[in-house]
Amino acid sequence: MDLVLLTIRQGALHVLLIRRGIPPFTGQWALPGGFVLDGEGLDAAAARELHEETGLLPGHLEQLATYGDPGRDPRGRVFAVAYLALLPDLPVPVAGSDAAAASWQPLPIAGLAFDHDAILADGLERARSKLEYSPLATAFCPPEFTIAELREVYETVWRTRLDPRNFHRKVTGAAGFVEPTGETVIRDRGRPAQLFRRGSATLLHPALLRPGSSSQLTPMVTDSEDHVAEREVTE
Amino acid sequence: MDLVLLTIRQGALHVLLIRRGIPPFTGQWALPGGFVLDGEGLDAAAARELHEETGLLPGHLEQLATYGDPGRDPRGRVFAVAYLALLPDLPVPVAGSDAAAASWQPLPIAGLAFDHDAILADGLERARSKLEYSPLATAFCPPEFTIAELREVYETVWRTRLDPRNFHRKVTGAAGFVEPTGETVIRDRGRPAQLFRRGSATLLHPALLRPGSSSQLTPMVTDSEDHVAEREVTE
DNA sequence: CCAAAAGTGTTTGGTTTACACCCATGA
DNA sequence: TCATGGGTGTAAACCAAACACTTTTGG
Repeated sequence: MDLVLLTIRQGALHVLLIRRGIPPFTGQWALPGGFVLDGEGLDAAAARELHEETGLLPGHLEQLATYGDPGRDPRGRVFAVAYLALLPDLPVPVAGSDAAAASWQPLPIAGLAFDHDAILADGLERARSKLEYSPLATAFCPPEFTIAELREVYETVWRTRLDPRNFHRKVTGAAGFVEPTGETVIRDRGRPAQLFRRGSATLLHPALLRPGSSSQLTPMVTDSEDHVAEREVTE
Repeated sequence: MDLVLLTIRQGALHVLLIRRGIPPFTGQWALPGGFVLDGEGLDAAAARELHEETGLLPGHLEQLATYGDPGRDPRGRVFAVAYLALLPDLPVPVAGSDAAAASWQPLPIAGLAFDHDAILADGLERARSKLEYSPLATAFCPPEFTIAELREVYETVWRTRLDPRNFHRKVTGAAGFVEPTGETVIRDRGRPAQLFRRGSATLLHPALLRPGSSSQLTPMVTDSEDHVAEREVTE
């Protein structure tokens, strides 16, 4: 059982890694993991491991895939069921119980033990694509958040820039994605932002698609900000 | 290792099942499966099992999920990695090597051994959703096929009726989905249809979405065929 | 000629993008 | 007041559903 635990800290995607204290791959970074106990289901085992490593209850936890190629573990044939979890930023990195050290590492990262580079890559791609058609991005956020904070999640995970104005409309327009709390906050300078919490939807409609996945014609103007009046709006 | 092998026969979706010859669940239907051999990867084991059961090479084969809830096997804790394959209609159902009997069963079906009802349901849902954004429907077709035959695949898997005219345009308009062979055939009565083969795309763009997933307003007219002139086209 | 299936064209309406523009606050 | 971020309005382009209509065969 291996866990891909992702969070966003300081505007960058991080993954929880442990430094191995025993062979093989002693001293190398690896995904946290453990074993399934007697009488425990796979999902339950993943949730327990997650709690042991981070002290958190799973906001979102899903099975990723199972890895069992010969040679992935030098000790012999070992199968690993990988799980993916998306977590809000944590107060403390918390060290695992049995690991030499545990810490959040910014992505991209490579050189992990076993086939964990590949597992991490699969987890990342799964997270990226799930943001498109599920309201999962809220799992990275605290219980109450602003639209700009939610947009930062998308921009960080997709490594893209999104138009704040269109993003706002799409998110608030997708039924059940977010619900306003009625309160506002000032995060930085500027006009106060409304606070939202997760809605009840499990699927987004319409979906938010990653830019670049569509076949676009070249736009006439390539600037990224309003700067010149292109046209007078007569109203 | 369990296999969800789907095909379309006589306009209905079928799954390959074996009748168990040994306990537990003797005499009940179950998904075909087997064990991973030494030095064999998971994907390779699934491909080998598929070949043993059907004599076919995998057109499309992908890992579905891993099942390991306690109690799924009365003999004790057993983990099963499930694979999903979509196959063209086969000449012979072919009996498995070690199974008492193997045969294609039309869906829906229930009462399978172990947790195979749930595995089959997961496989079906995966197949349904993959038809939306991948050109996988062609895996159900022979090497050359007509657009109407491809549409039948979608209609069968989605249990929906699709507009033949819009479907034709969407399929031939999605880059790399299908390529015309240049030949035509007459399948039934009516105008001859062009033959196509799979294209090189791995992702559909734009995607074909299942009807009903979107939030639709009530249409003004509920008839299914052209029958009355609604409006004169002045041109 | 008629029925039936294949395939094209058109209209309508929703979605996306690219912006202009207004709003509310701290400095 | 100005800079800054929050949020709404709008037009062009694109996409999808509904359906009229043409083409090409068999009976």
